[in-house]
Amino acid sequence: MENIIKRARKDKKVSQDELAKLCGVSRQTINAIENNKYDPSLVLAFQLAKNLSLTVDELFTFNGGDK
Amino acid sequence: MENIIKRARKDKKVSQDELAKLCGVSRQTINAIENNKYDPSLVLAFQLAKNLSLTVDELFTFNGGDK
DNA sequence: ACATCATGTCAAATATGTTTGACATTTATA
DNA sequence: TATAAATGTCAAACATATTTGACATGATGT
Repeated sequence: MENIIKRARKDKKVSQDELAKLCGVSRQTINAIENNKYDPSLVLAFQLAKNLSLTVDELFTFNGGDK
Repeated sequence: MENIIKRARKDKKVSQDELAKLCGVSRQTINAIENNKYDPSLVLAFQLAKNLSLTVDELFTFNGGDK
């Protein structure tokens, strides 16, 4: 699973901390997801998409396989 | 978080068990998600969408709030 | 009535996602 | 160069998702 959160976030000129607050999660969570430590929950994926003005399908790309 | 899995699955005429196998999860997982016991992981959401010929954004609707 | 398939549900175990607090490093900017 | 802001990372605790095995119910067809 890939995501373009870092790019979309920088386009919007918000910090990880600001995006975290907008999504109601911790800064570490945003950081971990941007650096592919793990995938967000579905709810968080929707909140990220919403706060970055994108759809979930635009923000994430699922590479058929398993990860 | 709402989903139209049950409807989309019936349109495709597949059982919970068949959909579960297509997605690589257990039948109970499909059943629980259809009945809103919990939300799927992001990966599973993408697999469900793929196997039901829909996008994640079509299959799930996020109601702003938290759930 | 019987057999079969599909669905709903439970509990316990395991896996994955998230939080908090802390500290190091890098990147700005005064 | 010094200081603050932003990012990367770790460990331990906690929350949520998923599995397995089991059993009950509902629907279908024979």
